[in-house]
Amino acid sequence: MGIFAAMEKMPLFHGLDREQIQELFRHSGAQRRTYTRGEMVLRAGERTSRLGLLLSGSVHVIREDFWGGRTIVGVVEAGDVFAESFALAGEPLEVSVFSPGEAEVLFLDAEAAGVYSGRFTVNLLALMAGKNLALTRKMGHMARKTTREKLLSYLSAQAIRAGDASFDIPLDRQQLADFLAVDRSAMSAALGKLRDEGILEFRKNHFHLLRRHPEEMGEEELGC
Amino acid sequence: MGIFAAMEKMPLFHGLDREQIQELFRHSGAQRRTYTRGEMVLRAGERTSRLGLLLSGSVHVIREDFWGGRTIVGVVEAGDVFAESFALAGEPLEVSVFSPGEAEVLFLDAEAAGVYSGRFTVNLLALMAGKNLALTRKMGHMARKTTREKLLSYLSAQAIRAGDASFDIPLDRQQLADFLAVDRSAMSAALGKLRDEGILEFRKNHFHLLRRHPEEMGEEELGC
DNA sequence: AAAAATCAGTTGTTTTTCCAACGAAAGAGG
DNA sequence: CCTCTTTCGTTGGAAAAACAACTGATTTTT
Repeated sequence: MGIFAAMEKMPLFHGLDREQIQELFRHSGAQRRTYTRGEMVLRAGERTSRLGLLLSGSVHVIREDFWGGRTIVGVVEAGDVFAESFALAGEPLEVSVFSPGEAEVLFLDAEAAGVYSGRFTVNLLALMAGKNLALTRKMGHMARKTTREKLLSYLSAQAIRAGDASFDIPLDRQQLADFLAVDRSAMSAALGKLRDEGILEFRKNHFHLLRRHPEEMGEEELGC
Repeated sequence: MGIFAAMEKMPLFHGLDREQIQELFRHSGAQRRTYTRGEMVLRAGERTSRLGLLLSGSVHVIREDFWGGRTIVGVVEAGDVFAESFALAGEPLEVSVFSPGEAEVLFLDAEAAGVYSGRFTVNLLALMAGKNLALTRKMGHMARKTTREKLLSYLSAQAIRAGDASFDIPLDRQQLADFLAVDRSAMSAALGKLRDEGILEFRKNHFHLLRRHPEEMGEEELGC
């Protein structure tokens, strides 16, 4: 039973020892299942009150549109939680979860687990809060209309986070383009232009924002 | 003390009676404060372990970029909760909260409150899960590159939600354009084109998706 | 009922992005 | 040292979006 050792390190079980985790499982209808290549873990439209915890392997979260087209909206790695928002909001699943290979999933009822461990609930809250923040941040960047503005929004946020006009970013160009949902080459051009205009310096993943040009960003007036 | 009547109806306090709410406040360091026109409720960079519950009035959530430009990222109405993600994730605030008029805010420590009422925590989880879902859905639409694809993504999701190819949407054109972060007139043109191509029918806020043209959407292959 | 305001569609122009292809630079491995 | 590969910047043409301005229709106000 090596899985408990791994679990103690998962954010979801922070502060809980092996004993408490086992106790939790016993009382919260925890269920373990393995999946093989091509199996569906959860289907869109179903309702579930249990969240999924991926113990090993990886699964894909996919969304199907009105005409049957499929898109991968996320890849879940070992240790990650999935379907928790649907379970907790009590909404039917809007995505399906698909196992492209071998995978091992633990399902557990959040509410029941919470009753047995306040700590678990707090961990879950923190986890969801983190996801929420990431989504909100990304949204702030993506909501801008031009590639240039998306870049400035992203880089500005990174600078503020770093507390320094000089900072590194954890994404290469292609990943950044994907993250902002823009074309890589267009983004590259926009970066070059920003550099030419003296707003920005960069080399590889290191960026430096310059303090000039305060009139650059879209400063929406706050109607007092 | 008419505020308790209103609170009993807030999602955050569902299932709790007046007694329990008062009990909760007594033990969770609840603090009430009023703000006047122009006051800052919370400042970016601060840390807080308490979430804000707006009792009356409205406040603006604003984000400041590297150069000092400000953008309104959200308007909080009475009954809404704010700053909860930062409080629960333990991250410093990335936004400021500003009171454009009279407002009354109740601050409360989620963790402490949770200890006194498991129900409160479950409500909070449901609330955050709902926000999360809304964000994820919106992201799915905004991540598409063209206005046409954003529209199809949004409308497809609405049709699936309604369980019917015929459905109403709760937004007018300008609101929809803002929601998808596109230009209204360009969106209008895209809608017209979709209608001409027989993919879509609509009148006012009523839409009808047609089953043909399965090759329309961006069907990304799932590399099984 | 008339006037005003709001909303949605259209058009024309400018700007920006997308796409595909190319080439230079940097890195990995033999 | 050389080749193979990946990454990144650049370019040019086609497509799309942004923007501004206008019209007609509908709704609200007076």
